[in-house]
Amino acid sequence: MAVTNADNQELKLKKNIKDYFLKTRPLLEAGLCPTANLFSASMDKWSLFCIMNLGYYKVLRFNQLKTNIDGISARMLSVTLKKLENNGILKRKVYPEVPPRVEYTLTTFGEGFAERLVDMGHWLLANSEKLKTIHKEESLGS
Amino acid sequence: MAVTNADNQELKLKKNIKDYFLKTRPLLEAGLCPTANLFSASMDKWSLFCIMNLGYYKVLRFNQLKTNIDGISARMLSVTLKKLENNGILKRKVYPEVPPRVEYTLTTFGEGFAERLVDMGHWLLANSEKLKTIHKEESLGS
DNA sequence: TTATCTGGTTACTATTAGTAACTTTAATTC
DNA sequence: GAATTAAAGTTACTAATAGTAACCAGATAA
Repeated sequence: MAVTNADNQELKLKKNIKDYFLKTRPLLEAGLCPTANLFSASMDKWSLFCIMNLGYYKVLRFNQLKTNIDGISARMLSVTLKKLENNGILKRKVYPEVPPRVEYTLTTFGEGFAERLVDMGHWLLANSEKLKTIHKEESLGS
Repeated sequence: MAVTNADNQELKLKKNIKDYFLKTRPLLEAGLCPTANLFSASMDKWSLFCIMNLGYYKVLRFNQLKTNIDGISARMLSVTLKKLENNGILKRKVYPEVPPRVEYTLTTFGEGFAERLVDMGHWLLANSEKLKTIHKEESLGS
């Protein structure tokens, strides 16, 4: 019985998932779920926009982010930035001036994370039938 | 002035993000945000567990998923599975029997997505200072 | 004296996440 | 023949979170 490419892919995925569960199990058993937390804490839409913007512009101030990210409120931006800072994705630098000046940049980890997010975004755009359907509907007009 | 590896990485990230924004802009302008939707619709903790479980076991029934995923309620499982089905990540197969039998499997897209999620999970575990700290705290006991 | 600036916070409402009890339909047990 | 069980969900509810609109601090400029 020939072993196909697809079979190998499946086995690899299975192995990777098993490894992943083995690594995270002690944390899960301790009542923590750090990866899921980091995932879901960093992949809501506001976090994505913050990370992408900082990945592109490198340094942005609070109101620049607010202007760039269409529809975000001051509160949600504030909440999101705090969360990303707590997760080690970005750094916050305060200059003791009046009016205040605060600069946000990605950490090294945040940059690596951004790279992976963008790659994933491209992959999603290229591979999701769902997104392709929306693309097609859009290009036909309404 | 020498161009370092880090510089190249940065330029690559910048270019990738720009490409990504160019690709998604028409959708965003149309009031849709499909990638962010797909991201955030598929990366909350219950979705992650569903995808990981199906990536590992290939075929699971409703109550098997419910048993495997610690703490999930019937409603949240139901809601999550519907969302993942709508996003083309999994397939639902109903057998017209009594009591009912329903089998869930990943689509081809869902499998690819699972592969990327797991890779990302491994990367997070290996690279997040935050997660490493938690690991260390855990191993020291309380 | 009043307006302006930035980077938020506060108090509120709307939406979503989560819980516990219930439903369906047929077969099986008492 | 009445009650129990089974799987895969719903339904009606409460708790938590997302999102909105108004406000604040403290120095400077008009």
